[in-house]
Amino acid sequence: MADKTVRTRFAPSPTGFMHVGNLRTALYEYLTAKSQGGKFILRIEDTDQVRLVEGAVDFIYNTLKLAGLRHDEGPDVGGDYGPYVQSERKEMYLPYAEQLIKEGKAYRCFCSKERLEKIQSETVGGGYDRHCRDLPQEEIDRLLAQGTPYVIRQKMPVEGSTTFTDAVFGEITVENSELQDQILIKTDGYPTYNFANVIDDHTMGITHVVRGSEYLSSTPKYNLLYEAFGWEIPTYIHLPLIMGKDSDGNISKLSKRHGSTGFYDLIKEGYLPQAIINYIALLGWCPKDNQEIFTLGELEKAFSTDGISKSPAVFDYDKLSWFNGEYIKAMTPEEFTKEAMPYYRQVFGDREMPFIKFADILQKRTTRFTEIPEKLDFFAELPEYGKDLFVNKKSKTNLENAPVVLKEAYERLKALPSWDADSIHDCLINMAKEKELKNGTVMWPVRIAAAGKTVTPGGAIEILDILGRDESLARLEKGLEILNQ
RNA sequence: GGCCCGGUGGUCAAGCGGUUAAGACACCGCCCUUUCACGGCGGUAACACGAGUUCGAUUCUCGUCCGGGUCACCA
Repeated sequence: MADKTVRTRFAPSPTGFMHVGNLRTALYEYLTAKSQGGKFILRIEDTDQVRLVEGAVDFIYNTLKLAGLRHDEGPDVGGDYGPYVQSERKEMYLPYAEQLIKEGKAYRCFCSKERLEKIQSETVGGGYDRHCRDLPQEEIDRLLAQGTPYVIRQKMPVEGSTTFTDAVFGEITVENSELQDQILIKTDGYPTYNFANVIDDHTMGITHVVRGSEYLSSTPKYNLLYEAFGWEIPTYIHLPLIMGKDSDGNISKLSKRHGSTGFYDLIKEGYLPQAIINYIALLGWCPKDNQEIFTLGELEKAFSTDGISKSPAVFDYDKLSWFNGEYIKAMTPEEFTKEAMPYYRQVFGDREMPFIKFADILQKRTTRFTEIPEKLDFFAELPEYGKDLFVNKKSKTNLENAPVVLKEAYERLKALPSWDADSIHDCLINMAKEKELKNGTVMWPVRIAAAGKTVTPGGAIEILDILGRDESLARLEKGLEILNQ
């Protein structure tokens, strides 16, 4: 094949919501281009003026930026194939449609919405009856003179079939009789999605059309349009759908009832953009060597169309969480602290804490940032607790030895000249050794008194260190009090 | 319902005529250990079904079943 720059496009509608399915499509479009040294283009498809949402375009920019998918051309960055917003290209489409009318490949349809609705309700699974397909010219002129509103429809072949090859699904054939005389231009003068799509993709030099497999059965319609104009048909790469599982175990196309399915929803739930990207990259695509953790750059190198799967994939929050945990563990303490700060503020407000020390105890055990507040709450305030927490079989701690051990530990800690992790560690470990106790027998009661709960991030030493001398000793005294009740 | 596509453990998936049918997540067990984690080791678990083709089918063909998609002046 001749050397031709690969060009792909992401063409979202500005609805103010970015579904992970759309994001994955964008990712694969980006990767298809970048893996072959091509260009990734952003085009805004706003032909549906009714559903326009304010600020939705900025939302798209922000999403792509967060995801790291930098586009080479688009409304904000420009390019040689602009404009990149369909509403600004409005004037382009009608001439193409009229050209088709002249060539007898399309026609004006004056049917009212009422009539069409009537046909639809009366015929079983049928569509438009092609009523206006062969109107006499005088009739057309008369209706036009009256100013009757009309749409422009494409004449579909009545016989035969259309076949095309998809890069992942292979050869697909559809009978032409299945195809409707689709509308190209709406009454309001705007093109339909299908029409604008073809015109834009061609005039923007898109070489690879990457989209969800829900377009598989309508692709012949697109191709008939390309053929009507005599344009080269692009390479099609249809992607398997992303599915969700509901509480009853039923599987269907991923939607809001499956939980958070928007990119921003997931971020709000404490997932990192890179982790989301990494996970969805593997939802429907598999690298040759089965690598799991990928940076975007690595994906650009490893991606190839033949690794795309045909069967739908169920979105699994557990696996996403695992990826997120891996990314969290790989962060530097500084990066982690920066990312976790909003969650720290939820617990501590403006209070200053040794935040950097939290990274040490938190990174290994956090899979989502939203888990942080509940993990740290005891630092802010000692919870109410009963003496039963001091009993732990594995640590050989019980109500008899706990008060004795805690008292001894308290005295030794109180006498410590300096309060830092090493000193606390040596103090407690030495005590265990001298008293011939298991480390756990000493650590358990101390940690319980310090935290007031059985499960904590970090052990007794880290907690005492973070709490500081005064607060630590106060909590140990409180623990002795509870034990003596 | 017509048409299109799909069907390997619970989930993501490798496989592309001959394999003890990988790996990851989840789950279970053990080890490590200062609770919980992390980490290490091990385990349970799959080719939807039925016919062909073939010396030999998870792999190829057909049928059945199941699942999904699509049939708009939405994108």
